[in-house]
Amino acid sequence: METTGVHLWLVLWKAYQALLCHAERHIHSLGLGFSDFAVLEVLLHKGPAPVNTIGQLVHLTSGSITAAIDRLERKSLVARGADPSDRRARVVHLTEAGRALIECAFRDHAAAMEAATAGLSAAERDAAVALLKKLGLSARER
Amino acid sequence: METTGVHLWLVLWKAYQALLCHAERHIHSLGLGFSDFAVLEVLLHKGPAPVNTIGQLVHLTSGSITAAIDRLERKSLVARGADPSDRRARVVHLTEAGRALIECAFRDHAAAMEAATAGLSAAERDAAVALLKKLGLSARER
DNA sequence: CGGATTTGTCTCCACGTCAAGATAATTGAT
DNA sequence: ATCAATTATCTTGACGTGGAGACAAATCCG
Repeated sequence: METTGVHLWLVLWKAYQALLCHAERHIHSLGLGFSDFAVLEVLLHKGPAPVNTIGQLVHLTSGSITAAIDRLERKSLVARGADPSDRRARVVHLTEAGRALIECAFRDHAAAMEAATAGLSAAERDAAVALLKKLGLSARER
Repeated sequence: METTGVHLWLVLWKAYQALLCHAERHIHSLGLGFSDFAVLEVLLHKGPAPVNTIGQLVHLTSGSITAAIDRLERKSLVARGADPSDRRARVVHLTEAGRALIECAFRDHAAAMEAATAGLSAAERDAAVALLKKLGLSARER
């Protein structure tokens, strides 16, 4: 079954789109964009962090991450604070409302992803994860 | 190895990003956007088609596909013609320049994707394709 | 110490995208 | 035959994103 690189790429792209569609639909129903959700998720699991650190984690440029934090701050889901050790830096942290929202949203999100990936057995998932990790890492190296 | 749905989703996302990065870098070096490349690729492999048919194939809404065709037409890579059987429809076809560009670009693109996926053996690719197809299809069904 | 470089953030602008609505042509139903 | 619904495309307005550049603070080095 001569699988070409493009073919693999195409299939990967389609699978990604299919799952993304699930994720986005769910996230949109909360009045959030995909990036904003990712930012909140980072803050939930890694704790408060300076603006650009978050930007790197969720793959946003400085301009984009500023806009994202602005949106979230306008909705009172996060707040910017001063960094005692670096007066340039602005440390972003979740507000009470933000924490409540993302905790709930992440639980739902996990459930949605569970359902979306239910087409694969446990063993198949493990195999897929192993292959995708290998593929992702090797691609990133070049 | 209890692989959760979110975990699989995350790994898939990263692998996708890694390959996308390769693809985009290459495509950008031709002065094209990702969508524009996809449009040209469809025209090359499926032949002339009406605007919205192309839009569906590359997952663009009517507004986006119009803008994409406008861009490509401005660069004289495609041209809009009349559909003899339906006066509403505008049939898009490649120009000589467009055909030359996409034929060359697609060859390069295939090579780039080949290199990007070289981390996996032939057998691993086959396995990955099978799993991703299954995952993509089952996710799409829900 | 003092000047050059780096780092962190923000502003401004251009671009691609989408959703909703407008227009025109086609198809379907009575 | 005619009116309604559908189809194909385009337009408009809003939004998210990236890139370039501005500015201040921190760091490095002679």
